[in-house]
Amino acid sequence: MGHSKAEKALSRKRILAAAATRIREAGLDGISVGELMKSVNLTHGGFYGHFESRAHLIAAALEQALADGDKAVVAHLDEQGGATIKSIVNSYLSSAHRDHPSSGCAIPTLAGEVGRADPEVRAIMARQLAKGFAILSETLGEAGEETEQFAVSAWSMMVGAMMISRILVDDPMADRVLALARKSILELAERHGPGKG
Amino acid sequence: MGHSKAEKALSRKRILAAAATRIREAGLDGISVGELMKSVNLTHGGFYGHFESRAHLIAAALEQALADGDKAVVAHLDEQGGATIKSIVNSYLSSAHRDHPSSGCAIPTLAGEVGRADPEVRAIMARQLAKGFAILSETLGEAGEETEQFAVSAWSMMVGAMMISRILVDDPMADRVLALARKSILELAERHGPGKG
DNA sequence: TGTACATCAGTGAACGCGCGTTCACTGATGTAC
DNA sequence: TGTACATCAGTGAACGCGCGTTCACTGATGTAC
Repeated sequence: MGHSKAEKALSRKRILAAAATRIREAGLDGISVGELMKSVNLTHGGFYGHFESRAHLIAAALEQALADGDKAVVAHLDEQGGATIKSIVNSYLSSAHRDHPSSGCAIPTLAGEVGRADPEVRAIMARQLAKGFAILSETLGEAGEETEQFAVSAWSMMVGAMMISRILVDDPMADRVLALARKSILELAERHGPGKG
Repeated sequence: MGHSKAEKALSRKRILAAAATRIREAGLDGISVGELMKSVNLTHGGFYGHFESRAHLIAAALEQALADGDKAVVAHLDEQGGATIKSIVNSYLSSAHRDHPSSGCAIPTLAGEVGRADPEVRAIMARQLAKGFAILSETLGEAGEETEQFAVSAWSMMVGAMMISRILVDDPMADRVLALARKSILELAERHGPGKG
């Protein structure tokens, strides 16, 4: 057993990372303190050295999960040499993203449950939604009502299409939903893009 | 205590109706056998005279909740003398619908959890999604790829915008999300409508 | 370098609780005569 | 119409179980001398 402060901080990180993954694949209610600690090779009792309660963990894990998704998007875009609507939409509305919720965006997976959660928990996701609007707006260029409309609509369609596609998995329609939503978003981008307003 | 067959069937209906309401406001995991039975003035033991298990109830309640939403849409449209894209979108993406999930469409509320559920449960919602596509397609008129694209995109945006708006509740952005999504869907309808393909 | 002590991350038994489920029972109703 | 019996929807005590949480303890590490 290591006992330095650094090691304790590392344990906390491992617990949080596991929790962030787990809530995306099993939901906010799908995580238990015992299972979680076991998954990082610790015993349940130690949990309370790191978090005040299960509810505090959930909030922290949601924040972490959202930050993960954010980082993934930014990394992906940097890799492609800058964000375009097309690159964002293609990577978000991909079958790879659909089939791996545990490493993907937490919003389609958890928005339903978060909508019923405490205001503090809702606020965590609300911040991330605003960030999503901002990313999409900036990518389109000039600010304004047209841009806002596009950002909100595209973001809504991405979240909805991902959820729908995940339910239709096993059906050819699942891929089709993603493809058609991608197409519509690009059409909206064209319509609301610079000089189109 | 009444004991006719008809009265037993009525009890079952009352339990199911309460469950369908409850899962929409609390999620599939947010319902307990004891609470549910108490809410219809029965004791928990009687539950198993009506349902084989909690899991069977959940499936039946989901089906019921989806059917309720469906009935509400159809009734609303009949009342307005037939469905138009505008009437569908305006009633679905309304703040009234957002603020009353327990009597509204079960899809935005439950899609996340259903996406993680057993294939049989997913199939229940998958059927309803197909129905949603069909309603939107028919409303637009002629069948075809354009119409399909519109139906899928509009349905995705409605589901996503509703979920997002429910998280942003308390924020002026919540209403704005609904308004902008309504606008975008009407634009898409125009673009993909009869003679626009 | 070696010994004694303090620290504290992590352990694991124990707790109360609410859950889903079972089952022997109750008592109002419907039926037979 | 009145009595005896069968039916069966609903009751409520009891069950085993897993959960979140507590807490006295352990033992490896860091520090003091």
